[in-house]
Amino acid sequence: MYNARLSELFDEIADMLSLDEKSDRRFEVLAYRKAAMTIGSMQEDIGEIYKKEGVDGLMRLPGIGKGISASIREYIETGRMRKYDSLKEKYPIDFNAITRVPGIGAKQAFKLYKALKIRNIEDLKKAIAKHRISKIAGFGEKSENEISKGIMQLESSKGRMPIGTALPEAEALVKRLNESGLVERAAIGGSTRRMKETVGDLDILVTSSHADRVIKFISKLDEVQDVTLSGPTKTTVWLKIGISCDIRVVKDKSFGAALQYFTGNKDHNVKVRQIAIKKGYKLNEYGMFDKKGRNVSGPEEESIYSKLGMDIMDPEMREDLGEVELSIRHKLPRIVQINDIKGDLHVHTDHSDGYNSITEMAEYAKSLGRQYIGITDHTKSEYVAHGMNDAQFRKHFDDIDRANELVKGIRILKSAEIDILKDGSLDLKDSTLEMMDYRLASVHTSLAMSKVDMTRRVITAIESGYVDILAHPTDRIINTRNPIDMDLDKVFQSAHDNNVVLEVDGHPDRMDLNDENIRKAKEYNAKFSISTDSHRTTHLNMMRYGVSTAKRAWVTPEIVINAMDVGRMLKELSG
DNA sequence: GCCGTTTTCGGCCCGACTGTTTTCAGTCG
Repeated sequence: MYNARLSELFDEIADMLSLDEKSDRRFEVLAYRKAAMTIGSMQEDIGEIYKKEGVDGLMRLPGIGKGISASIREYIETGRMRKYDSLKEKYPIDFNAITRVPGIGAKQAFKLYKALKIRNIEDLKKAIAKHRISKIAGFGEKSENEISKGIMQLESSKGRMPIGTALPEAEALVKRLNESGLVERAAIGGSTRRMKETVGDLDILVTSSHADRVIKFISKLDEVQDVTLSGPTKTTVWLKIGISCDIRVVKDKSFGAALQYFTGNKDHNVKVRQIAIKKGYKLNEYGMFDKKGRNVSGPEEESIYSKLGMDIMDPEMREDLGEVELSIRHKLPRIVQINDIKGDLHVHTDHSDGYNSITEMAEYAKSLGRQYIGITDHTKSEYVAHGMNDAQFRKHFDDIDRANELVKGIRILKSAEIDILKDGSLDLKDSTLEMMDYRLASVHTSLAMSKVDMTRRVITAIESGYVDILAHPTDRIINTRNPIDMDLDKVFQSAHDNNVVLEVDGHPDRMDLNDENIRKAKEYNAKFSISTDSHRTTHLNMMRYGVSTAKRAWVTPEIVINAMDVGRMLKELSG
């Protein structure tokens, strides 16, 4: 896997080029930054792309042209990159680590090196201990303190936070702001609003005519551990849960422009702003202004897009993956919405490792407007999860029959989360499998198999004729466990050939398939089941994470089986 | 260095905040 390393190399090249005093190379710097971003955020291995499609394949990636693709090729072929090596001779600094400290960029890092030979975080810490930073020209007492604090925060944070933790925290902050009586509107922006599976920080937008009081109010919130910076319209705070939060205050008439500005990723925003320029406008977070400086946008986000002749798209789509162009041509797809979801096909109960009973899960699902749920308790190989054997499942199905009698207005379906064993066989007898309305299967054990073996294992299960849904196909746990090594192209092809649906497990620890893999599966005409993998009633609310993940991959409702009525859904599964 | 409804040269988004300046560069998103 070359992505992480190459992304770091290009970021460092950008850092080092920005130090060139003889010529202005800021656009070159920008180009390397963009390439680093592209490669760093890809999940597909760039080495594989090069192996399959050569330099042409590399040049199809956004921000990668002739020069950078040649450097990638050189690095993959030889393990070295001359451009990087020669720059590094001049600047022997660990820019990647040092510039991660808030307030230190390439230039400050170079100053630290020139003055005190600081090359890495360890050197920096030693210099702070001896109070030597504040003596350097361009630094002072305050910056030394800030750097010291920044290093501590860096070391205590666990990197990007899963959306399942970040979103509820952001929602709680918005609620507090709304209850403060100081704001007109408060909204979540940034990657949290785009529902990225992990977020680096929180962005919150507030409209108020008392910005100063809002900023002060925020600094005193229980959730806030420390104020990083604070100006008249913007503040950054470090939250106790271990993530930074930017809060921006604008006037209410700027709400739409500001929300638009703080939602799209960088590339999306740059493109929209370029369109504005072409049409003779200037777009910023305060509004869209014509040549005479008049604000031509309304108070809502939609007015920005409509004024530019574009259709507004859901936040999940605003990542410059073609949505801008389609929006101009009024050809945006109608992607799946939470209200399209009619059932949940991955639900555990206290019959295996869940917390609530069948009827409790059904009642709760009904209260959320679901028309059906599938009970998918574990099978016997999952003994830590109290998996059931064939005899126990037969009794379990009687219990489901009784629950269907008890709870009216929702259909409870018989299923199981069947273990795919090491050889690809399933963990229950065929006769038991035939008693189910549908069958969900997944890999839980022996995760360290070779790619060839794992691919064969999963495909064997898919071809058994007894699998309807492949649950959390890659088996990864965010920030904890890597995806299993498996040839996804082959698995997706086999799933399509055998009418097996792929799950989008919306549990925020899993998000599996993720957005990028869903996009890939769509190329194989996959169908999807968006589910919660619930283990207690309240987990059934996590459907929004799965739906947003599907939205990020532009999934339309026609290919989501649980957006169908129960009859049509079951028919679809039986092929 | 990249890119193209401004197509192979000439642009490349835009603004806030901070610290140490002595009028603004550096950093960040």
